[in-house]
Amino acid sequence: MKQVRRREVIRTGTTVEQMVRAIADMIVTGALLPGEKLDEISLASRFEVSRTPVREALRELGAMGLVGREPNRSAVVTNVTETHLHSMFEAMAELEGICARLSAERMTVDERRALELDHRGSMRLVHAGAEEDYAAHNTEFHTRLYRGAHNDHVFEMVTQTRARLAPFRRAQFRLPGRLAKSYEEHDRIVAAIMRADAAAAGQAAYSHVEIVSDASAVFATAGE
Amino acid sequence: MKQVRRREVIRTGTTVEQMVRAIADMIVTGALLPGEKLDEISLASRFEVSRTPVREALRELGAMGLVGREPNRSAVVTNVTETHLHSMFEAMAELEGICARLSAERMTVDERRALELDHRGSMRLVHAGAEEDYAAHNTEFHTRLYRGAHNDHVFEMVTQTRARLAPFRRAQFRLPGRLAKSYEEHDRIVAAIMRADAAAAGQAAYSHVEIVSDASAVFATAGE
DNA sequence: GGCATGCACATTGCATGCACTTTTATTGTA
DNA sequence: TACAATAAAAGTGCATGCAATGTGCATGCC
Repeated sequence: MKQVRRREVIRTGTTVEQMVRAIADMIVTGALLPGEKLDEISLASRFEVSRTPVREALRELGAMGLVGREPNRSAVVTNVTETHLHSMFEAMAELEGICARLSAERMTVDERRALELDHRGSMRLVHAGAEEDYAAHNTEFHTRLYRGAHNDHVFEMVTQTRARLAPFRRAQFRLPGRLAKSYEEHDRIVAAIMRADAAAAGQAAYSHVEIVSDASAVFATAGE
Repeated sequence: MKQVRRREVIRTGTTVEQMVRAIADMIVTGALLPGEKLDEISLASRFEVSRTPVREALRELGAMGLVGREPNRSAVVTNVTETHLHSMFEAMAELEGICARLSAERMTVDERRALELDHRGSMRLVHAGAEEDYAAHNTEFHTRLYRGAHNDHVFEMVTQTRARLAPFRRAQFRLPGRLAKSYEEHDRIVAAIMRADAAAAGQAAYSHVEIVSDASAVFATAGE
């Protein structure tokens, strides 16, 4: 096959970029589980490309921390130790705290309004017990905080950390009562941001993540 | 040439790992300047390998943020905008603050002792005006703080951020009086850590970086 | 039966080659 | 001379192939 196929249904960017997105997505959504082996040949045939772009994608995923690589062995979906997992949650709490604190100081009027509106709208989902929808709202909510900090590098770090944690916090909203609790916590964060109380916002965001961390820990170890 | 050479004087790891280290080092030490183009062919012949490992190395450096890449163009040593540079310094200050705060809480007795000893030893370098040696000590000092936090993920983030900032803070200790000021600031951090005053340690470390940031900004823009 | 040894197979690491894209040099035209 | 069109050169993107490293199973020895 001498390079016939070329650009099928696929969307945008080079082959490698597409693969990085696709594989990262599979890891983050749980289609690929921590510990799973990713051999180049299977991936190559699965995506209908040669091993070269696969290798580059895996290298990038390795740098992102989503897969582990060592010489002459297959890449493996990262399976962090419990202490490392804890360190990531702790770091996440710190980062969220920073974002909330900076958001309280720096968000534009529009950003504040959008945050509050979106937050209020989510109450409906809590009452309906719409776990899926609330999870989507939750992602959006936090992304607003990250952007609101108006710091590109912090945004990068927090986004990457979130991606790496995603596989371990999937079932988070299935815990009974978690939805309502999450809403309350969001509420404290939003209130603090609206009154530009940086310290309170940071504190509220920090403990929000701490709590999520506890809830997820159950699943992390149970999943083994 | 059918794969004859193989493993010369070079040290350890796969070809790609060696190249990543080598190129990262050149960027961080300033042998390669921000904005400089890195074409695969030149690098390949320079390191006496084929383009394949070069490409993988560049991809990894791209993920680390040390080089920029876009499809069908050469990799470029990252040249951050002034606002992005500012965001990195700000993030660095936050991270250093976190590390110092956690260090104050978590450092072992040995770590505290080593930190203080090393710090006191550096006074000699200040008096001698030994910029090079003080710079080395400074790196060591900060690394101790990062480790002392006992959080792997924070360590990763702060290490990576420092690497990305390195090209822009090179000449930092050449500014008159900077050595003595740096020592004073370190002193405040160490003192707070020794008395386990987390808040003070965090605060001291935060403003230490802030100040370094101002000093470097001059060079960042002057280098254009 | 348990354990070391060796061989076939699976899989990664890197080199090479061709297609495609971007950049630079060149030529023709107003 | 200025500028557009176009050809040549340079460089990236990916496929393919071979060497080298690892892995699992069979075989033989204790």
